[in-house]
Amino acid sequence: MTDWKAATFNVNGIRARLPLLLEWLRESRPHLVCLQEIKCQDKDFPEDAFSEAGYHAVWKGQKSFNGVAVLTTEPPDEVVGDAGDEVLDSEARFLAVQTRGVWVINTYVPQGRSPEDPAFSYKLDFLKRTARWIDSRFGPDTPLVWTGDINVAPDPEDVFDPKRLDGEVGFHPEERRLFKEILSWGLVDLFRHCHPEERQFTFWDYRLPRSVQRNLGWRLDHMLVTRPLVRAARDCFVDTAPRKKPKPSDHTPLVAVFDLDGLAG
DNA sequence: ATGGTTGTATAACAA
Repeated sequence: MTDWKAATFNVNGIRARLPLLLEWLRESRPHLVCLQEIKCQDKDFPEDAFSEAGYHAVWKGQKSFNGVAVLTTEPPDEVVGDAGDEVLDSEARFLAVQTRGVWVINTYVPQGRSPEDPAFSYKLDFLKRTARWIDSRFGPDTPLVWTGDINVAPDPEDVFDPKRLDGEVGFHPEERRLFKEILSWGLVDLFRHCHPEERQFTFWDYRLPRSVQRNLGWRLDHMLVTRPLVRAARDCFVDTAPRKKPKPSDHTPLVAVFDLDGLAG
């Protein structure tokens, strides 16, 4: 039995979140963590803090906004920081690694601002091009997880008020349709697969008063996995504890545990 | 009401 614990966490600023993140790593000890919104330039990434905590890190940052990183307990076998796509590489939102025979694609998908804004087309394009990037290199039988802040709540049970939020970015019919079209290639929404009925969010807006206590959230962070990893999955759950601590991110980690024995390498 | 808070940055912008 070879357990492999993988997580995704939009930290909303790696420097502001460092104490909370290090505490969470000590307590949860995931083998891999995909981070989004590190919000720092490459030279400012706190690599030493992670190596002291027992993690190898790869990262892609930019000034002020966006930025992604992957922490692993052992160095990844391959790292792809440049997707070779003008949209995927236009901002620091895409970083892929291969480790333990699994390809991990970590994305911070653009939020979209509003359905009329060019940023929304950019979001849809980003989703399509990530799917195309995956399709051009891998098949549905490749052990693969597309994870990160995908910024789409796929179904009504994935937002706190589906009637009120219908048509807003993150819960717009066009992106929900695209999300499902992308899954039809051969990806499974692992949290929903493991918990078909559970109403569980991964993001609660800072701007809504007492949003955590009132559970005014969205399920925007995902693990989209191919068949081999569906079979290998033991569980997928949201760890809400970090969102309830002082100085939290507006997101909280999504965690998956796999048994990699017997996985086709 | 088109609000609210937070991070990066040090004035706004993005979410």
